Amino acid sequence: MNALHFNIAAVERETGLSKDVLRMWERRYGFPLPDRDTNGERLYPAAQLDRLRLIKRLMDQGHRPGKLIAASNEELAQLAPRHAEYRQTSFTDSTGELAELLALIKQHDAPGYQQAMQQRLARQGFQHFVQDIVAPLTEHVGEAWENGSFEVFEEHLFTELTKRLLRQAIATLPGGSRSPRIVLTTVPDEQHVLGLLMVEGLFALEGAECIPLGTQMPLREISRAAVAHQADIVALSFSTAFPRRQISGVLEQLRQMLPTSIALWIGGQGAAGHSTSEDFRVLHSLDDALYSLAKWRENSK
Amino acid sequence: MNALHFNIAAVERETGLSKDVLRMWERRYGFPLPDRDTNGERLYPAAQLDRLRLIKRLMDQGHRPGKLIAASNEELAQLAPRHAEYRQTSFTDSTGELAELLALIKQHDAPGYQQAMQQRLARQGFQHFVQDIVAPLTEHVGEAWENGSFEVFEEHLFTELTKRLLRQAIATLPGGSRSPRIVLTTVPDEQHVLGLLMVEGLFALEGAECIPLGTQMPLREISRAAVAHQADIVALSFSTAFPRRQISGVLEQLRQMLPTSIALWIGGQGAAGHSTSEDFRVLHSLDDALYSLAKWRENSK
DNA sequence: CTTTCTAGTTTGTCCTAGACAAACTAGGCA
DNA sequence: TGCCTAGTTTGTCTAGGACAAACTAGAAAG
Repeated sequence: MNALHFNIAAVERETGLSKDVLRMWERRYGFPLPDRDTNGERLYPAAQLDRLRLIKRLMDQGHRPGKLIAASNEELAQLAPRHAEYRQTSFTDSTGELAELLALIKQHDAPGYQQAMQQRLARQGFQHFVQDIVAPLTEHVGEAWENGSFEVFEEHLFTELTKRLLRQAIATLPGGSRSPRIVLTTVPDEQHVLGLLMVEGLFALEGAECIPLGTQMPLREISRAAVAHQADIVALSFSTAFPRRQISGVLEQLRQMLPTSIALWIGGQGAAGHSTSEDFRVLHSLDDALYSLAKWRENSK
Repeated sequence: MNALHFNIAAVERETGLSKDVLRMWERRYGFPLPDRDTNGERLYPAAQLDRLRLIKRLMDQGHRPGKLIAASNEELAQLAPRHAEYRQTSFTDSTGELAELLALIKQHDAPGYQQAMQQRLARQGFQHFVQDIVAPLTEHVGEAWENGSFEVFEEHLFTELTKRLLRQAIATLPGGSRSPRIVLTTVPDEQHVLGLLMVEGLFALEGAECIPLGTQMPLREISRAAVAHQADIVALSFSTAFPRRQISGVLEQLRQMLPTSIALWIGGQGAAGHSTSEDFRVLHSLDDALYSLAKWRENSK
C-alpha cells in the first residue's frame, strides 16, 4: 500500500464508509471497483477515494447513494454547490458579524478568531453570546462544510477553538451546586459535542448542576454514571452525522437501563424527526432546552 | 432486543470489540456463544457481555485472549487486581497529593477537584503543574482504570475536567505567534487527547505556535491542514487503546502524503515500542518533547 | 547463563456471497 | 391535498475460508 493505493481499512478511515458498505456498493453498483494486491485484497486508487469522499458529502446532505453512484463526475460536481455562489448568498445576518467570524476561520487566523469571540462574549453576556453568535455560527459552518466551501480541517479548527471558548466561559459561571443534576454526554460513534456544551452553559447559568462526561460513553456507563451522581436528567446530543438507523435502538436500550426516575433528554440535529414520548424528551432548540428545564422544575415542586 | 439481550452492534458499542472479532472468537473458542433471534441473528445475554467487558479490560493490560477465554470466571477475577490492594499500595508520591486529587474524583466532587487543581496550577506555574501533577495523575487514573478501581465514567469525568483545566490554562499563556508552527491532532479511532494538550501547553510556553485540531482527523485532512497552515511539525498522539497493528501503516501513509519539509512527531503510550526514524520522531516523554523542540530550533538556524 | 535466531502458534483482518428488514419512494385512493 | 399501501433501495447481518502480522518457545551460539 503506497500513497496512491489504499486498503479497505484506510478507505473506511478516510471516508467514514464502513467496509461492509464499500463491498456492497462494489457488488451492487460496480463502484468503487478497486485493484487487487497479490493476495486478492482491495487496493483503492486515489481517484476512487476522491469520488467516494464527494459521494459521502452529498449523502450527508440527503442525496441517495444509488443516484450518486450512477451519476457521472460532472453531474456530481453540479450537485455540489459552488464555493463562489455560497459566499455571496449565505451571509444574511444584518450586521455581517457572522461573516466576519467565518472569514477569520477561513484565513486560519486562530488568535484573531479567539480574540473576536472573547470580545463578543464580554459584550453580550453568555446567554446572548451562545444564542446569537455560537449557535448560528455553528450552523453556518455546518452548511459551509456540506457545500464544500469549508475544508474538513477548517471545521475541526473552528470546533476546537469554539469548544475552548465555551468551556472557558462555563468555568467562570457562578458555581453553587443546585438542582437539577444533569449528566451530559454522547453515545459511542457520536463525537460532536458543541451542542452539548451550549446547553451545558445555558443550564449552568440557570443554576443546574451539570456533570459533563465528554463524548462516546457506552450506554451502561451512562446509566451507571447517572445513578452514581444521583442525576435527575441525562442529556444526550446527536448530530446529523450519527447513523439514523441506530438512534431509536440506542434510546430504547438506554431507557431500559436507566431508572425510571431519571429523565432522558435528547437534542441536536440528529434528534429532529424523533418526538417526545414517555421514554424521552426531545429538545428542538436551545430555547426549548431552557423551557424544558423550567417545566421540569415546575413538575418537581 | 431488550435490556437482557444485545445484538452484535450493541456489543461492539459496549465493549469496543469488533464484530469480526466477536464472530471469530465464537468460531474458534466457542465463546461468546449468544442466543439467536428468529432471523438467526446473534443476541448476547447480559452475562456474556459482562464477561466480554472483563476480558477486554484484561487484554488492554497485556493478557492474551486465548488464555482469558479459556479461563473460568474465578480465574479471571483473580487476574483482575482487587480494589482494596490497589488503594493501599499505589499512592507512593511523597506528599500524598495525588491521592487527595484522585479521592476527589472518586467521590465525584467535580467542583472540589477543579478548585484543588486550580490552586496547584496557580501555586506551581504551568510547567510544573503539567509535569508533576497532571501527567502522573493521568497515569494513576490509567492504572486505576486498568485494575478496576476506577469506573469508566469516573475516568471520563476526570478526563473531561482535566481537559478543561488544561485548555483554560493554555488560553491564558502568552500568545505571540512564533516558530515553529505545530499542528496537533490525532488520527481516526484515537480519541484520547489529554497527552496532546499537555505537550501543547509546554510547546506554547516555549513560544511555539500551536494549531490544535481536536481528534480524529482523516490522514488527508491532517496533511492538508499542515500545508494550509504552513506548519513545520505535525504532532500526533497515540494511546494504548489504539490498535497496535494499525500504527505503522498509518504513519507510513501519512508520511507519504506529507511534504518532506514537514516533520512528523508522535507521542503517547501507544507510540512507545516504535523508534525514531527518517520518517518520524518519537517523543518518549514530556521532557523528550521539550528536548526535541530545542533540537529542532538548533537545526533550523 | 544469557542472548539471538528460527519455527510454530495465535490472532485479527480480509475475502465471497446470500438473506432479510428498516427506510424510503411512488402510486392509487379518499 | 393528504394518507395509505406496495415496491424499491439500502445497510447490516450471516457463514466459513484464507492469509499475514504478531507473538511465543525452543534451539543454537556466545
